[in-house]
Amino acid sequence: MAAPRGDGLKYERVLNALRSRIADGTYPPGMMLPSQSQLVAEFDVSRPTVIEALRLLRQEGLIESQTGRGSFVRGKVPALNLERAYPGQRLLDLAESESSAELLQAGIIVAPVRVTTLLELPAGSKAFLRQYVLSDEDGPIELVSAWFPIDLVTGTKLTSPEPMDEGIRRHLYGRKRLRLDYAMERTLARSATAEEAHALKMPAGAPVLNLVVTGHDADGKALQLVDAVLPGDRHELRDAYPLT
Amino acid sequence: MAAPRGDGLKYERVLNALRSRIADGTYPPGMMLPSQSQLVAEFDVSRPTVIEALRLLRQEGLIESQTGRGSFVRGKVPALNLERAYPGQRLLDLAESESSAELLQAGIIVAPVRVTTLLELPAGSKAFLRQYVLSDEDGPIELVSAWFPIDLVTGTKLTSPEPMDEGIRRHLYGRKRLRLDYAMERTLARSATAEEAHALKMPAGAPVLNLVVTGHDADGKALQLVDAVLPGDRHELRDAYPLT
DNA sequence: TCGCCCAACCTGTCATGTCAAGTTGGATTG
DNA sequence: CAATCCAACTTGACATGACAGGTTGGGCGA
Repeated sequence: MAAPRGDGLKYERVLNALRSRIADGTYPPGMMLPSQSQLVAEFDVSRPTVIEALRLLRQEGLIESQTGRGSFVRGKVPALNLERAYPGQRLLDLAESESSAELLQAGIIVAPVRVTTLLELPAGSKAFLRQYVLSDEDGPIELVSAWFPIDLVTGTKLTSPEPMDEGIRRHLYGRKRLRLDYAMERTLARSATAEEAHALKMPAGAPVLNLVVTGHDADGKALQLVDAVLPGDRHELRDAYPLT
Repeated sequence: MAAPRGDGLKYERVLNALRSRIADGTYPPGMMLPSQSQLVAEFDVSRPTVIEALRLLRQEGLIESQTGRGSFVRGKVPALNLERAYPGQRLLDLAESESSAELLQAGIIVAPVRVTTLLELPAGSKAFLRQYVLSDEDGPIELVSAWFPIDLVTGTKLTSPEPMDEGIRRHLYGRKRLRLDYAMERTLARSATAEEAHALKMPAGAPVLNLVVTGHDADGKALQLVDAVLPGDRHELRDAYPLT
């Protein structure tokens, strides 16, 4: 069921109302929430609907519940601005036509050792490369190389020199019923190669962030590799998480 | 309702059976689970009971479900290669005496702009710095600078030139009842400064990964900043996560 | 005044049933 | 061969109802 955002679903309406009351101090820490029966009456919904809203509040750490006793607001409200970063997923999902991508090349060439290793291809073998530059108003900001085993791209639009109008991941699913399950990222700092420096209009040897991401299916097989080169002076990766 | 352990509740019986089948390979990664209707028939329970068991499997990351499509076993879970990285937490928790740390300096000095900005101190003000180098058998691998507002370290062992025998976070809680709630990380690539190059025994200007981490309390206040400089040719940050 | 009992409340679990919306694959048509 | 349609499947959401077990506080008796 495709739900509208926010309050589309009844349990979300209850959830958001309770969240707001906790956040604004209407329900201060330690206070018992209205009982499930009271919430049923107040929101004119069924008890399982209220139970689902309360379960999500517990999951968010905002309240705690105890059979026979009630639900209570917890002492500390987690910082709402915590957001983990998924730069690899962003690369795997990039839709070229929705970005500033300028395609540099698309074709089958002998892949570097790192690519064949990570894609579990024989050393020295060829792979399919789709390479482009992303830019902003100040110039090139990212050089992206997407690598695939050759058999994976036959019958897809990836072989075309036209910009992709949808994300690669979505395209691979639509044409080949291939599903990526997880991503593995590797981040390192090194000097730009001459070719990279040229493509990114930066001094040769300048430091770059290099993100190498592999997209894997549920069996662990690497289906796709994306290599992003980011000028060091124009990029900073951000991440945030609760401490345990 | 106080439930017996394990299989006392009906949804737990379903949950544990499905967990076992996933763990022993009966349901390998990528395989679609029996539908909810099929599980209802197999376990002779109601559909909401099956739904609860599946919800818990999703919460554990073992399966993924999609309306209209089915529930599927996820790739290699739990696996070491599917583990999110917390390099900032590692830095905030570093116990010097349990690592290869060689303390370079500990004292109050005028802090760089970036430090005062992130610690919300007046520009040009002093802060407490504790700086050391980590090494392996091949030489220095990491230069770590831990910065604190001065009032935060008074009355702690941080002011001592002796190695800390416990993590800084634990120490701050023990002495000052200060609790770090979350971390924010910033990762960038740049060239090593002359000082850093010297401390890390690397060529001046060589590329480095620079991790800047702030530890915040529950109110969002930055209590501590750790700046780690990692030679680019000796470090690669790893991360992995399910794709959504 | 204290201890016990019990009613009244609470949350958790489970069932049956219905409706909504998404996905898939086969059939059909152009 | 590609596009469209639709039946049959799937999961998600919501309702009503019932029962189990925990907690609490008031009333009563010793």
